Amino acid sequence: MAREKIQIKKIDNATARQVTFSKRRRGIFKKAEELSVLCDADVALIIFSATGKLFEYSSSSMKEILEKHRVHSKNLERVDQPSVELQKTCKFLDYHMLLENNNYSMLFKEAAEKSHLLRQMRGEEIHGLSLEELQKLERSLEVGLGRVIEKKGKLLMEENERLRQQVAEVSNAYGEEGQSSESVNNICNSSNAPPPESESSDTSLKLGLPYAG
Amino acid sequence: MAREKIQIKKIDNATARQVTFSKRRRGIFKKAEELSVLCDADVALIIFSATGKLFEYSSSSMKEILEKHRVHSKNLERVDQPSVELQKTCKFLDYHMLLENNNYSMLFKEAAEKSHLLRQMRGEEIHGLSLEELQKLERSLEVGLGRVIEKKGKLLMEENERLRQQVAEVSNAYGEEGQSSESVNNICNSSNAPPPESESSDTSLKLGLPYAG
DNA sequence: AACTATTTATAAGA
DNA sequence: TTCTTATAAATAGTT
Repeated sequence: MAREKIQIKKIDNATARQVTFSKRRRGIFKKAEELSVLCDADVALIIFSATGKLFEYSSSSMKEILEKHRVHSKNLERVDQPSVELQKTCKFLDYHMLLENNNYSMLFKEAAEKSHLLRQMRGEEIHGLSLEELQKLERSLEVGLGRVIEKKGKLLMEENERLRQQVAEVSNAYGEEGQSSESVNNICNSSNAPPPESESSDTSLKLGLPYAG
Repeated sequence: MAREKIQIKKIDNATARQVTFSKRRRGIFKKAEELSVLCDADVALIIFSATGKLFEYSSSSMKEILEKHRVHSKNLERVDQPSVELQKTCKFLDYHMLLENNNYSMLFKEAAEKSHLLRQMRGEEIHGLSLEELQKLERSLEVGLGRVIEKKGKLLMEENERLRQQVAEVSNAYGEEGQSSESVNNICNSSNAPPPESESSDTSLKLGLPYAG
């Protein structure tokens, strides 16, 4: 918005991109602050630069805003990245927040909403959904399905590996020297188990209707 | 930034405040989008209006951005206060014990279990599952996905139908007698909307890995 | 929802 | 980086 009009697409020149990032970051932070003050709104703005650096603004407590957001949009559940234990702790803490607000009805609503979401994922309560909501649901199901299939693949691979070793052991136990144990290994290496990663990435493809967007 | 300069303080008039909120909300959303595109940044913007309504923008997955933010914040927190998390957990556990004998705990357990199931359907908590359990989950996901896709197809068909009628009406309104409305119908019947049922039954195929059973 | 007079944001250059 | 400045964009008040 200055000397020349620019196209809104990624700025090629890295230096120029960094400069623009700084300027516009300040600009949007100011806008966020103004919006919150003028209109008495609660605003949280989180920006990760291309290099992973975090910048954030919040009109009040970031933590509280994010918690409110989480409660509002149950559709977006947390991703687990850290250990299972840490995740469990966080889950507890999340519920703790709910309980600390001492609001029975909120917990009740949460449980009801979760049931509703579960039924939606089973395709059972999707009557009133918009096209966009259906798309999201579909995508979510595809992702979940892909992960499950991938996991199944890994499990089978592991099981196969165990069986192979058993076969090899049994064969060796019967004393058929070099020849038979080798053939066992050959069979394993040649006929089994395509790489699970590449396959699993194929699993979430092409599940939509042809006229879908 | 217009007819007059304004002071950045809460707008008294409720109507004016609401109007400004709408305008500036659109403005800042646009800014957020532009920043993310121009500078390859990841942006999340959460706005609660004074009336508690939620508006949000995120350049990619809101869930992922918030998770990334959580991890970032946690790292910062750790430096300052290593044992805060543990304290919170203990506090929660005490609290939970107190609640064990009333309805809260039942609701809590129900909500927690539902959350667990939801995450499983998203493929996020499937670590300890047996092959058989994974199969069940996969089947459930396929069924749900099939239903969602079928519903989407129906929705699109209906929308198509509405649009066709609109086109026909508009064409008629312009007085091009038999010919034009017929051509509209022809276009619709020939080029649109393959039967949704047959498509949807196609969708649950081909989801397994080659080595899956 | 539009319109516009102004203010603001900012792209390019220094 | 920071400042400058011409110009694009946003928007406050009006219709």
